[in-house]
Amino acid sequence: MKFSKSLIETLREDPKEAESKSHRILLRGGFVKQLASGVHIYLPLGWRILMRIEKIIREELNRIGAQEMLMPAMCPREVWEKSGRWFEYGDDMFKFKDRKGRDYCLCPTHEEIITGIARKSIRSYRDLPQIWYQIQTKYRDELRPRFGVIRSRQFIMKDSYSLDRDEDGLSENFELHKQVYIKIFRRCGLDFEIVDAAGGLMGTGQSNEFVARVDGGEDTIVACADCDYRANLEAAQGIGKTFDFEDCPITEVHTPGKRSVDEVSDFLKVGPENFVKNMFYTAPDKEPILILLRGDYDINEGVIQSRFGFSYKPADVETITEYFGAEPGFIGPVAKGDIAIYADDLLEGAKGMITGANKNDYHIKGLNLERDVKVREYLNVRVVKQGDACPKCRHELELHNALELGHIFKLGTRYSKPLGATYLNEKGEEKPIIMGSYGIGLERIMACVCEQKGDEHGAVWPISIAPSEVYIIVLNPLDKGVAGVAQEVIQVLTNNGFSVIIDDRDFSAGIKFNDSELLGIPLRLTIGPKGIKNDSFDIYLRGTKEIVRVDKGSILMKLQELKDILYRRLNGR
RNA sequence: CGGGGCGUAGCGCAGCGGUUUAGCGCGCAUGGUUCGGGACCAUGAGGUCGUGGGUUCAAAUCCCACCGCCCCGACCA
Repeated sequence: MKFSKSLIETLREDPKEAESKSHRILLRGGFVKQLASGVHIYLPLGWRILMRIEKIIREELNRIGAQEMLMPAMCPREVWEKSGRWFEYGDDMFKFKDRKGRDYCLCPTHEEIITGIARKSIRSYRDLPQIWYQIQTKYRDELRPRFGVIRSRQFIMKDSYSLDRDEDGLSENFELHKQVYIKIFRRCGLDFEIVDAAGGLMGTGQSNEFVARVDGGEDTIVACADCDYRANLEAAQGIGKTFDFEDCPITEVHTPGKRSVDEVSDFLKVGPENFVKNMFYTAPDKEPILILLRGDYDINEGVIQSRFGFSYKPADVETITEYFGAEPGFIGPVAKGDIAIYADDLLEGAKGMITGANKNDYHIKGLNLERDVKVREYLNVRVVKQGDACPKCRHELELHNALELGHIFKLGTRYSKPLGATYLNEKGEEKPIIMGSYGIGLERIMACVCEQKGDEHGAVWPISIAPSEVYIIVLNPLDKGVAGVAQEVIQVLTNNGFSVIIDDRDFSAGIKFNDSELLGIPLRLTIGPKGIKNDSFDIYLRGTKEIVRVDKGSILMKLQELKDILYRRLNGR
């Protein structure tokens, strides 16, 4: 591939919209271009990377007998209504009408469609197990796309689905996918780890996330400083400290205009751990619930939604005022036994607490949960914070920024039951198919490599996914002698299976060297008058910045050797 | 949706207390000199100043509305 004839556009300056490292590298190297917020064009070089990632994924999945197929990106509403996700997904789903006025969506994922196929095609236990997958574009109308391709509204995902007759089969397929994912990410040259995760909208069974610790991530993971406990923030369980405040009768305190825990805590000179926060959630057609949480913690809405339902949202000001006779900031649980009250388990047995008085501009002191509040149930609804103790070993937990690369879920019967995907077992009984779903974001692999391997000069692609293996700089390409040698060497390399980018542009050397760094091709060969004269050619390794000198006759052998070494480095980790 | 920032040539930016040819650097085109880490000279092409409305003799510049993009937050398989 000749640079001079290709759609490769490197940018000399950082595009102003790019803040994160991966975004900057991908834009500057001309790998991607932004069309709209969260919508990207994959230019030839970026697309080559994605195609190579696809190939690795295919190879590994085919190896475990997964069958590739392609499902449509658009889907009628009814399919999504049966699972309840037409509403659960809400505005995150792109929805539109066809000319007849029928509702459609652009699929954010494909559990419903897969389950529909299973329903029609799987009859007997003899048809199971199955693994089906596709590599296809997904659409999600994210509230805030960011970090370039990392959180975008249209992205390419490999999604696979396992169908089994029982939990054991599911566990096997789940484990199989875990192993396959490890291989895939290793082959792509990534450093990653596996953490416990919350299923969220997908379902509530076991789920694991594959994450990479990078600054430009949108995920937070919790890791124990001492043992192997790893979880993402939504799933993490931490052990919080408990405090023993003095038990005393309830008294009112005047707290004019002080609503938030911070404000009241400042005003009364009492730490936030002495407060009980009141979070009121409502859902259409369901009873409202009041969640009590200690003042020094945040609520984990994922728990609310998975425990009580996705339709639960924080109540608005009017609703709160109506139920409590006070404005948000002053509401409290006392004498509110008619409302369903749930409390975070850190509050069990808490006394001497401060909370709202259900009277504007007043709080109460001396709240004793056991004595004063009808708590229906204590549960862990708080988000872990730095310094909480590890649930496994009690050492300190740390929070890290991370990027989610893949996610594997045990769905169980979450979709097969509502959509009626069943099979007949040996006894002729009708049973729901036990399902799993497994996703990988392709662009995220590409972006993550930039985050982890890229440097101040640009991208550093692992040889396995690089848009090309060798970058050939031809210096003084209009010189007949140079052009001749270049032609000869290129011929030899391409005949021997190398993919090369030939920088044949009639530019000064610096531009070409700098572009070669920016594009991050793992091996670089320089062909110029000097090298030809001395029969000494430079081969440069982008990753390690080593330079190897060889004579013309050894170029092919040396490059083959270096290529092997680079592949071995990738696999031998 | 809340807070902040930005929209002027392909890219990065200046001009913005009103004045008629809207600039600079890079890139692009042509010719020439160069040629192992972002060369030089000359000539040239390229602009609905985000959109709409208003104020004014006169608007990139002042006012209003809208749109788009980025960042922080809320949210997020």
